[in-house]
Parts: sequence; structure tokens; C-alpha cells
Amino acid sequence: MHTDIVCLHVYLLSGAIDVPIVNKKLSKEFYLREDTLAVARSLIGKLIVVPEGRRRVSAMIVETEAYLGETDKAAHSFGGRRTKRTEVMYAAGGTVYVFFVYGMYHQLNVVTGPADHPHAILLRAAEPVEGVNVIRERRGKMPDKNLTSGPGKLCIALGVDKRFNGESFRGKRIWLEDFREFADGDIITGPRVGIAYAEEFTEMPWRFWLKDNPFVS
DNA sequence: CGCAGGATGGGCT
DNA sequence: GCCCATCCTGCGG
Repeated sequence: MHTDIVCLHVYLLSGAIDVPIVNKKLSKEFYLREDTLAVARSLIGKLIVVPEGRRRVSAMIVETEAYLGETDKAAHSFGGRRTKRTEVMYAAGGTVYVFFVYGMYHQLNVVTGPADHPHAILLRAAEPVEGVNVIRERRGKMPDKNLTSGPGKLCIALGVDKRFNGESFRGKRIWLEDFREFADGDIITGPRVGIAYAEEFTEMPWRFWLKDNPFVS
């Protein structure tokens, strides 16, 4: 048996490095784990792939935030709230949750855990890897460091919008792959962003990011 | 570089 | 009618 290993020269600021593209979607089990904080941490270094026609467009996740469902005042599903918008959070892990905010921006989330366990992880920032020219075009005349350094920018860069809501992260339009592994010491935790309304949950260190990566928001 | 202010519309009270 | 898991621009230093 033989496997094609494609090596890529990784894009700019975080340093030049050749990395194998594994080209294999993360397993169903990856998404079904109930330890949402562990999943949020393990998403750092994974590749988000959103093909454009036959072309791969991808970015390495460098920042995530965990939203822990019914008991987390910052989560849309807090208190078991179940509406048209939040319904998708009750699906099984591996489902795409995209919502619209501030009248202009989309936010890409990974639903995690079993069905009726409405946790999700916000993908806040990533580093462009493949299809960088497609990404540059979508982002207009932005300097490279601003291409994907925030949750709204990431969605624009990858072409993600409400149409992706409810799809699978193991389908044909969007998926995640293994890409790079980082030691625990390279992953920093801190409070989540933009949740001042969440009272005692505001300062919970449920945001994870890759130390010294220039695309962290 | 930092910061203030505005854009803009869905979701929910 | 208010809030919001944000981003960009323009201005001052």
C-alpha cells in the first residue's frame, strides 16, 4: 500500500517549515468527546479545509474558545435555550454551527459531544496554509497579517457563511485534518473575548491560543 | 502604534 | 427596541 505525502512550505510569519498534508478528515470520535476544554485545546494546530472548486483552501487553527452549554452564561445554549438559531448546537459533535453577529459577520463553530449536549467551540483565528491567493482576494487589500486574525475575518477568508450551518465537519464542503502537534507549553489559555454580559463566566480561561503566533486575534 | 466611533441586521424581550 | 462570541477607518502621537 502506498500513500501520497504532499509537503507544503508553510506560509509566512510564523516561520518557514515543510509540513506533510495528511489529507484525512478527523474521526467522528474526535468530535464526540465530552471534555470540551480538551477538545478546544486539541483543535490548535488542526487544518480547516474549505475547497473552492477543485482547489484546496486551508488554514491552521491558532485560537479557539469553548462554550460549555447549559451551564455557561456566555453560551447561546445557556439554560437549555432551544430556538431556531441554537437548535444546531443540540446536534451530535462534528456539526457546523455558523451564526451571524453585529449585522455583518459570521462566526464558525464546531459542535462537540453527543447529541443534546449543546457545547460548541468557536474558531477564532487561523494561519493561512493553502489557497492563500484565494484568501487574499476575498479579504480585499488587507495586509497579510489581517487575513484570518479574528473570527469574522476567518469566515470571510474561507468563504464560510450561514449556508454552512448544520452541515457536517466530515462532509465535502468543509472539514478538519491533522496538521501540526504542539506541546502543552506552546498553548496559552485566558479569558474569552466579547462576553462582558456573562457575569461570573467572563473571566473563565476557556480561550486557547498558540503562543507567539502572529495570527492570534 | 493606540483608540473612538460607526457600520448594519438578526435574535429575542 | 436593545443587544450582540466584530471589523475597519481615520485621527492623533
